[in-house]
Amino acid sequence: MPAPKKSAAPVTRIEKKEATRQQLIAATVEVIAADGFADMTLAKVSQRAQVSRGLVNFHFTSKEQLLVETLRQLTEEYRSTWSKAIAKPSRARDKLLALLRADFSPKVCNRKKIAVWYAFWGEAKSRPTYLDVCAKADGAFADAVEDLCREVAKEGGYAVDASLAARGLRCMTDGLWLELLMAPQQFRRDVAMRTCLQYLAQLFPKHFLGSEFDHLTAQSLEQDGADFAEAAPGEDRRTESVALQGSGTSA
Amino acid sequence: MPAPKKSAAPVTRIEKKEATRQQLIAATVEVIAADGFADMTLAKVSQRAQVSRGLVNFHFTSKEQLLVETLRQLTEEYRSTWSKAIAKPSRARDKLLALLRADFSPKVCNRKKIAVWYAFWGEAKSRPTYLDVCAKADGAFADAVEDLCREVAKEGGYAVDASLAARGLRCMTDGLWLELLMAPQQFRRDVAMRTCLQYLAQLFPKHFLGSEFDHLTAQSLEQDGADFAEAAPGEDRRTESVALQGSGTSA
DNA sequence: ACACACTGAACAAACGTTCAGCCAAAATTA
DNA sequence: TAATTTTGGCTGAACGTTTGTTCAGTGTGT
Repeated sequence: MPAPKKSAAPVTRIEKKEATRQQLIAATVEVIAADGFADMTLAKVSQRAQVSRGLVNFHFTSKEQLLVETLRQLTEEYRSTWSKAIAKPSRARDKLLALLRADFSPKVCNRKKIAVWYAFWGEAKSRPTYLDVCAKADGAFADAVEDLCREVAKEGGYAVDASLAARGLRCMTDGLWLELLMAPQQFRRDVAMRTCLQYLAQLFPKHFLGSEFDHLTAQSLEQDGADFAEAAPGEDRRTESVALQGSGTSA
Repeated sequence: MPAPKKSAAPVTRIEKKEATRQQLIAATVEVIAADGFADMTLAKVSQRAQVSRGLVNFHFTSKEQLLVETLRQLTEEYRSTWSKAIAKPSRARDKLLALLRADFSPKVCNRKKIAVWYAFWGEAKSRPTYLDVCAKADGAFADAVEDLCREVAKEGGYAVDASLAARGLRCMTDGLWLELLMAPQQFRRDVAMRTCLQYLAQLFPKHFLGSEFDHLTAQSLEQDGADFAEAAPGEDRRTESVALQGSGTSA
């Protein structure tokens, strides 16, 4: 019986090369999160990736290029997460819910990755390349949210400015990310979710008010999300607060 | 006639010392906004402040200390801006409006300063000192917003979770700042204001829906805010979009 | 005459980048 | 298949530059 192709164990030379490349990008994220953008050095990256110092300039032509590729990977991961999330449900309302759930899922919304996001955003003004990379992704995301808001508004006959509503929702999630970054000990995933839901419930009461949200809107305090503030050792945590799982058919 | 004491022209040695200190902090903000956190060097700061290289280590013991003092100054400026803004009006509703107007005023909400904010936030995870400085300021601000929301809710008998509502509003403004940073050409001050107002209008309709907001809620497109996206040469722009001036007694 | 904000040359450390050499994997030949 | 050559990912020492920091000296306000 031949050994099954494990993605973790590259065989060919091209696979190995791509694996090291990814390793370097992962190490870059790690270093920026740990030491900040200013103290991120190629020495630290190569050390954390367990490769020689000169390898970074072999895979990427320069430090700047490594950073650009890291940002590109970050945006791509985010894009694929939300686009997969809204692909499953059929109703616009459920897509919006899935979008929020994805936005606060530990895979994307953990303190390590958010620190890296903010580091890049802080540098974006002085490095237009970062702006370009983000602009395209942000534009697609904004359009998706707006389309969903428009559809829900149309469905329920709400007199709501979809553009304004979508902008509000997007900004709210960005701000909640900041809260996880700056006040991790008091951040709770379900509170973040509830903050967005109360907004949606006011915009589209028929769609976002109901018994299925009782456990989010009524339930006041139940410490279960604080431990998500820090990224787990190794990789991100996959488990999620029970309050966020499923589509809400518990009651 | 003796020359009047101009704050810009220090006379005594102690005043001069404080003036150069402020000059260095201002130059630091300038450099971070222009070159980013990673490329901010003491050589650039001293050059922009038109002083010798070694002076930074004379006024501040180290580069790190200069950065901490710069962040402290930034938070203090922000704190004084919003606390002054809510001091004038008597009604909680008007305080909330003034708070928003202050939050989007060009003095505080311009791309240069916001870039610096995000640069610091991006570094906050790796430098706990930054977290401490921000935490106190953020806490006071959060309390103020929550108190105002609670008062309005009580006044109007709304069944609104003040904590949740306040958190939503704060996150929304933070997200809108990010929009100015990342998509400056399409950012408009009045749209930002309107985004928050529609949120407040849904939470507290009796307080934030009326003829006085018509020019904000109805008026669709009128390009007048895009030029605020970039900070003006010299210092910040003081002029404001007409849509944001006054308390809204136009109609 | 003293105090002290300020200068600018000098220093060691750390940075990004380069490159000649190495060796296992792939391609070629026998 | 076995032996040989070629390829290319990778190493790590070395280089020149830039960094934050120090400090003896300067000149002006007190």
